Amino acid sequence: MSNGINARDVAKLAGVSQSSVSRVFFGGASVSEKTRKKVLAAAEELGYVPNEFARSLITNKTRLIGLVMKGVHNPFYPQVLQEFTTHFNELGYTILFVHTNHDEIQKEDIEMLLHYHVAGVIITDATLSLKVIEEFKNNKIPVVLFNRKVEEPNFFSVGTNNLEASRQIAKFLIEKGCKDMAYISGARNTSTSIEREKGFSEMLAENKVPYKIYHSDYSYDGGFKTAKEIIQAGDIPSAFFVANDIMALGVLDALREQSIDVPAKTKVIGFDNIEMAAWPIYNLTTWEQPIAQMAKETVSYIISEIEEYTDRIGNIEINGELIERKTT
Amino acid sequence: MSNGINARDVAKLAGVSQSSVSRVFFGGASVSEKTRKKVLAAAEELGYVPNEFARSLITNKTRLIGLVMKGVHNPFYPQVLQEFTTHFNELGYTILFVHTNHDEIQKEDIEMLLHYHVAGVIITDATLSLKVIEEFKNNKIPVVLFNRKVEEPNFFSVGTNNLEASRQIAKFLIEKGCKDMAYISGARNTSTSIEREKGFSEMLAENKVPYKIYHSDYSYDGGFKTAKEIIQAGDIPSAFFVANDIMALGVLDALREQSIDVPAKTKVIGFDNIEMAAWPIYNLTTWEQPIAQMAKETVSYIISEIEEYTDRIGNIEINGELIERKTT
DNA sequence: CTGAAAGCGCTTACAG
DNA sequence: CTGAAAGCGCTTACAG
Repeated sequence: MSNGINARDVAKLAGVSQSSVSRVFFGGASVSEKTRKKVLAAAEELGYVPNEFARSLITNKTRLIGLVMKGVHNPFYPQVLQEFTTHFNELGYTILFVHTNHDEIQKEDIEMLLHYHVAGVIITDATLSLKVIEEFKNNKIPVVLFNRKVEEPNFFSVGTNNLEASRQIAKFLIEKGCKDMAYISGARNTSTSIEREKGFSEMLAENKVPYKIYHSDYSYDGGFKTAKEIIQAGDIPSAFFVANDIMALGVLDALREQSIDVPAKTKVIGFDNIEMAAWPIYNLTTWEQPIAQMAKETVSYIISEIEEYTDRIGNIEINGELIERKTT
Repeated sequence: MSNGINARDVAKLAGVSQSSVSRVFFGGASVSEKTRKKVLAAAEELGYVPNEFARSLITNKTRLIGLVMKGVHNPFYPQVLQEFTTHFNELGYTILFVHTNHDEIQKEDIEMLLHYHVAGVIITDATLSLKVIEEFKNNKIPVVLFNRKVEEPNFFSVGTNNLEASRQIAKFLIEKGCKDMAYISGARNTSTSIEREKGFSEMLAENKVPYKIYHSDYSYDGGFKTAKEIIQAGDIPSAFFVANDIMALGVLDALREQSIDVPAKTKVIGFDNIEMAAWPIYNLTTWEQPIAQMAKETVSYIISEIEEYTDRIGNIEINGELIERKTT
């Protein structure tokens, strides 16, 4: 395949052995300049491309990275995907993409990653069943949980410092003079939402500021609906901390629909700093999540574990920062 | 690898030949029920997974599909990705994901797809250089251009019927009583924007309705800026047809900023029907692009060409429909 | 239905 | 630096 031409054909045309062709293309071996030139010329003429499968069969290594993403509605989806693809391509790796709808990845979801002997795996916005973790560990495949973590991790995760971020958000609102607040949560079983709630409510409690918790789902519709219910109940606080931006936009639209002035009557702050947050109609104050930096840490962990598998576990948290706009 | 265990190990434990193990896992061959059971039991015990690389080396086939996407800003990005991933996974194929920034895919961009002998390739929102087309054809790899087409195609493309859609949009606006109109284009070199402009302006010309063309870039900021310039020039038409939804949202926000009432003072219609178009703050009238159906056609072409390569070329266009909301 | 053997296209000791 | 040869883990005629 690939023109049907292989290293032997190139060798014949170049007048060298097949081993020499292999040495030219694999690298690391010493080949005379003369041989190299002959081989390259012959390869060019025939349109030779080394067979990656034969290669992997021998070296027992692949240059494939499994990327498992959950949920199209994650506002970072495109950016995260782009970051990983770009980084890994530069390093000579290719992305095997898997989409899942499960909160906890099941074995079936990633069976193909095992089939293809991926060199590493990144999982975004979902957790892993113990069975799957074992599977990866048995095969010495490094795994990173991206933007998610678990209580007692036996693997490596990369995220942002949600606890500290939401404490600072609370502090910022207190300093703005807000006397009572609401937290609108994301999907309840996610570590991100839980941590943001924790940091926010702790800081508020420390400062004796009353607050209420409302549960929603990280979607625009969820934010809109939750805010509307709050408004209709006549329960409008002096500030909302909404667990992510896309919900915050829903909250803003619900407030606008009811002609409640932001930031005069109530304030809104989101989390993520998605593109839309900067749109003039929204101008949302929010907390920027350092996606690029998070991706970089993820890539460097995977690469170092590919080079030498140490099964290092832990949780890296990158700090983000407050982006102040017009809703506070 | 993969536990380091291979078909020979399974054979030994099961007390059969390695060929029998292979027959059980490859399928299509006849194996006695007794042998099958012994093999399966042994495989389960050892945690055996067939090596996909050895397999591909022999069969000269892979179950890999290359998906090349351009531009994170395509509003369909997540949905398209999800559709393809889901469909192909069900069929036993895995997605090799490539991200590019080039309008015309270059050989370097897809070299890895050739390395991995992908069974098929889908390219969204970009075109192909002749050199790349040749490369795929030489290797008998079916390719689909998704949401893009070229004048004289020598390959297969799937899209929506932009010409007819934009004619109907024009007709709809004429019937609404609009006396002069504006078309705000997307990126100028894209077939989608060119076709939408063509259908729209042809229908308008046929009905002797005056119109102006403004060039933009398919982005929110582009739509916002272009609309603002039009407003400041005092050139407000009775209707805008904006080449995609994300730009149309920018146009709406620019109009809102200048307190120009939609749909009373001017009307706006987009193209795509992205999620945000339905948000209450926008309520954008638009043309729904039948993404799911387009994806289905793409998958079925690829699969049929994998089964039997015929190098069939052509352009499939799926019809969408008008979604009337509050901006017209 | 089953086993022994050839061979897919490579990499990599080994010997020179 | 270079070539001949072994072998990676499979599939697949071939013979029985």
